[in-house]
Amino acid sequence: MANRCGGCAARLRGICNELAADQLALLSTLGRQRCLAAGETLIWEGEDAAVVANLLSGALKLTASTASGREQILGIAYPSDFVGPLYGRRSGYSVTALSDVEICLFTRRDFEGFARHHPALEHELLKRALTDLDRARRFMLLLGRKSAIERVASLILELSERLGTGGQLELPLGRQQMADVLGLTIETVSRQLTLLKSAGIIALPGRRALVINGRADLEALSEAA
Amino acid sequence: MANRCGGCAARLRGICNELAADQLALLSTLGRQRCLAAGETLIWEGEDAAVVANLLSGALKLTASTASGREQILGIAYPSDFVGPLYGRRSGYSVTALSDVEICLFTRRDFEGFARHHPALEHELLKRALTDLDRARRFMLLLGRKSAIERVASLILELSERLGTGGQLELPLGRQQMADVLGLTIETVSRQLTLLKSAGIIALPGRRALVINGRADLEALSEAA
DNA sequence: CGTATAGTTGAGTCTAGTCAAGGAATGTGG
DNA sequence: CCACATTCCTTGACTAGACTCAACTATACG
Repeated sequence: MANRCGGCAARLRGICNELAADQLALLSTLGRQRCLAAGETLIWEGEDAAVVANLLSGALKLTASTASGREQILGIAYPSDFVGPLYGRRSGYSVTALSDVEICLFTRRDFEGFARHHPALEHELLKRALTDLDRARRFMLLLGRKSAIERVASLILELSERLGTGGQLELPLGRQQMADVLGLTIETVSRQLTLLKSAGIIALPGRRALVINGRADLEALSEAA
Repeated sequence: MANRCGGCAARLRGICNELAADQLALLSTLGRQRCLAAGETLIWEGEDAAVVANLLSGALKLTASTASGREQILGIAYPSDFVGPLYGRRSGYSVTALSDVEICLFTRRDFEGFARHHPALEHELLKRALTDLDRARRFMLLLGRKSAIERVASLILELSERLGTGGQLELPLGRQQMADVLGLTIETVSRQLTLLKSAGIIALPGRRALVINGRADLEALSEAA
């Protein structure tokens, strides 16, 4: 079991990266790999979640809803990201698979016990929490103060950055999910994309494909008045 | 210098709570107390901040602005809260005093060096980062999906909770700042407060005073998920 | 090829923003 | 203590941007 993590896709970028071989072997006895189908929910909003996980492949969404059913996507997890409510807090959001995903699953109890005695791991978790917090706060500016066109332009740029595939994007989100990220409706997202396409700033060669032609224009739009 | 933190207002609730006496003595040689006048800015958005701080008294706001000058308050720091960009990140937001404040100031370099070798401190920082992240994400639901009246009702309830003074609130925020927290305009905030007052749900005995008469109504209006 | 799902477009409405004016509270100097 | 200025807050009239409802089109899939 010692080298069960050897071939793990997230090994080098994930939280386990900082662990020494013997510590990693111990952690690997606590976790187990699992798959989720697209749409399956791992953790429910408001529930006392018993598990945490490391994402190996695919993408997860973190969502919260109002009583009247309006949904807001609070964040998207990509491979090597860690999800789940550590240290005794109930989850304020649901975690749901956007695509088919593989995860490395731990019980919250086991993982917390392990982390508590491995400072290198907690240090890594802290860095990640701070990064996530930064990202969440930047998004608050978007949700509180940006217009529809600014939001859509910002999202395209952020996706481009996080997917790391340059100007050719394979969108991990459908239109409704883009709307749920941006705090807009599906119709508004569609209209703004059409505007950007008409202006020649982007191309939409397929339902889930997007090409950036005018990055400078997008950057200007993402911050304009 | 060993007991310089002995009389510190934030000692028991702050990050230093978990430190043993000798470690605390060491940390105290790195930090120094300072005061800020209301309106003074400690850290600027986009700047490579060299300092981090622990808030001892008063309140700080974390803000970001769009290119066109619209401001969004990303969070409010209360006594014993920790602020500042740890681990090599530029600050994505400004930190400004809402009232006169006292802080315990560290250079980022000193503090990071110390924390790196004191797991108990990093553990505490991690717990705080996770709490802040939760709060930021809950706020994203408000900013993305709630109506003006829902936002104002939610804010009143949250202030009531965090100030811990029951139904009698001494508001730490002016109307413009409430608007900047909620992603609204000052006029809209004023109108919603007037509506709540007319409905008898709240009273506004003074500019900075607010009394909750119908908490259940507020909760219904805030549509807590 | 037909159906189901996802996305686009259009018309009309409504909420919150904008612009403008007027009041109420706070502070200052005479 | 009062006139005055300043700042903060409220209210009103109008506008604009995003939402709603509805129809239509494109794409994926058996």
